Amino acid sequence: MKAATIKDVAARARVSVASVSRVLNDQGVVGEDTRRRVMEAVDALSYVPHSGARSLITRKTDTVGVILPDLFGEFFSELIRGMDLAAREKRLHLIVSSSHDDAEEASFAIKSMRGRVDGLIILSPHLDAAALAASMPRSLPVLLMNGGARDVERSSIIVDNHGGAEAMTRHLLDQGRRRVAHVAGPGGNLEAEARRAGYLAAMAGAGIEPVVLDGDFDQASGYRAGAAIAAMDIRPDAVFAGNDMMALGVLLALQEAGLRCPEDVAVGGFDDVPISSLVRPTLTTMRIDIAGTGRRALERLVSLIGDAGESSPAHEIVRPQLVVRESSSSNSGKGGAKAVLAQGG
Amino acid sequence: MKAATIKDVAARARVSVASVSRVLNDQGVVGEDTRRRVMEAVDALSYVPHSGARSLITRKTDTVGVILPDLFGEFFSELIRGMDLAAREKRLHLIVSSSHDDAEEASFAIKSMRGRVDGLIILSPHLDAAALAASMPRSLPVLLMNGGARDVERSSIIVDNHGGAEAMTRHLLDQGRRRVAHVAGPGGNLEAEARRAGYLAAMAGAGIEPVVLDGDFDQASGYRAGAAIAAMDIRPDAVFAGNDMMALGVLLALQEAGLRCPEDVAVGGFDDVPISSLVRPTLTTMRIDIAGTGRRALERLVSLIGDAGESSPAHEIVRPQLVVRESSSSNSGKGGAKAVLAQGG
DNA sequence: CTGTTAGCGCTTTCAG
DNA sequence: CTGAAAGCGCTAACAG
Repeated sequence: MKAATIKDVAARARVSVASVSRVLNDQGVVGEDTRRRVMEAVDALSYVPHSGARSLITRKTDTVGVILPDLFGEFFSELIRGMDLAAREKRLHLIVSSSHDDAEEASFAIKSMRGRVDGLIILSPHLDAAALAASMPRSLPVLLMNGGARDVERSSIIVDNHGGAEAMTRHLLDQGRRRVAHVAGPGGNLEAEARRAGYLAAMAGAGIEPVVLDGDFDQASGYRAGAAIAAMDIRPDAVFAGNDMMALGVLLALQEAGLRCPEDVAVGGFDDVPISSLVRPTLTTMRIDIAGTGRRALERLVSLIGDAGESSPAHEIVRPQLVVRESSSSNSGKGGAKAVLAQGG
Repeated sequence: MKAATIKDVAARARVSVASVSRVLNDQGVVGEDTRRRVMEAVDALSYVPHSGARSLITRKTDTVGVILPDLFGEFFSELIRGMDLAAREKRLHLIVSSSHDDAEEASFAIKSMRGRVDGLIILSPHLDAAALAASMPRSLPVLLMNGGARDVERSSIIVDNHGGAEAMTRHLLDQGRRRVAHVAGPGGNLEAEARRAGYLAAMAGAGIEPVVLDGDFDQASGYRAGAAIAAMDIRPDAVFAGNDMMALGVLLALQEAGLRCPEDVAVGGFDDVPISSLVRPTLTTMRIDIAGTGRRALERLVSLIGDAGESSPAHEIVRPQLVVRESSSSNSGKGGAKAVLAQGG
């Protein structure tokens, strides 16, 4: 027993399918009697319109796709949450697709979205703009959140990773720290590279020799880096981790090694994921309003879909904001903790 | 300039649309020459089949929908991650829809999925089974992850919340704690209620007066409860929070109040979200393999979709497992921390 | 105000 | 081996 179609409804209501369609989308004018009969039939059959069929002719799916590199960790879930919130307000569906590390997989995913979505938000920090552009029909509205999208013929929202990293590094230096180490994100990741470059620039500006350890944005790699740092002959007195999850790992490793933070080693992260204000010491970081950025991305995509054709692509820049918490502040007393809790809780 | 259709390809290749279709799905037999011509046309036009149109006739969308109450916190993001992983392996798309607190919204969301998905995973701890059943055509495969779905005519995966809560409460009692308080989840949430009931059962079993504080599964409510507990005349010496996020809040509030955990107050949570092994003290909890459960849910849905008709609905039960960490262990020394780190990092 | 009639882009008999 | 034609369920002119 299959689901009822518009024909079944029409038959039962003894009207034409056109009338049913009209009632359901209240379009045109419909007689009082017709309308009633249709409604009766609709819920007698508990009819629900087939959105696939509808979108074939209306040429809209009321769905947007999100292509993510990964779904791990708080960053992406916050981002999706923001998008979902905005999507819900606009009565749009969200189709998510993740784990696209390489260009090949990503462009396959993009292709397979054709006919399913009205537009795409693409987040692929590993991909260069050229590879992306290749796999996308010009007709599909796309919003890029790709570190390297600055100069591409597509609208984008990009985080000022370089500037943020510089700011964090300078903050650490301003606290009187000299040997500021950096735990870098994965090679080939444009965001990671921008952050590393920002760090290097700030260190160069201060005339201090940089120290870079490898990481991959995961907590475990931060832990390893932290352990390595704790064991160094000339131990750094501050660490700027490429993101909060790694900063967390550093924090734990330091603690394990019997080092105090911030007294012995100050630590700074990047992103301001929710957990950052829930650990002790609370984590100094460069705040990105992650959910807000996700929401914004969806809203911009919607307007791209709206003016179907050609307003020239706009590139929006999100500037992360320094949030000083216990892990880097000289006077990390009770007050600091209180302030953070008020915000985190 | 619109995207190319199968007709355009056929025209350019000078064959019929039927042949194009055959080549693309390699079905039937196609002449070598035809195949080549089609392929050429396909990538000359960079043609991508319109999946919406295809699914109209094949009656499958290769997409599954996920209805969630919320997207906040680590629990749901882990769950989605697991589903996404499984979906990707099976080359399925995932369409997520959240923020369905009330039955009305949820059933609207369910309806609007018709024609978009081949099946649905529904997670709605607020909804009773009856309301759900009403809004679902029998023909749509559905997997319920709903605390109250035990007896409904649909397949389900449910967590043994009652048993888990009992186990945790008993664990706390076994540590020699007597005044074990419970921070409950939101009223009307079936999972929350089962956990509360499990707690009450265990306390009754031990012949100890229960103490229940209100919460809503958010970290902030845990914080408030923790503060309240710290201020009690006869202060509890253990707290079982209804989930990890609230347990975290309790931990922070206790710490704020100058109380030590576990020495003064032991704390236990529920879920084992990733963060639980990253806070200090590390959090004792009832572990659910969240991502694994999500994956399992998707896989079961797929098999439901597979045997289109009627294998009778199966109800799978996930039994949470006690994970003892620092927040409740009597000897919370260096060793404990190490063990946890090895696992968390 | 309502019904008839084309399709949307694709797959799939059924003939050739 | 290939093409013509009939729809999948729905909407949108266009007549009545």
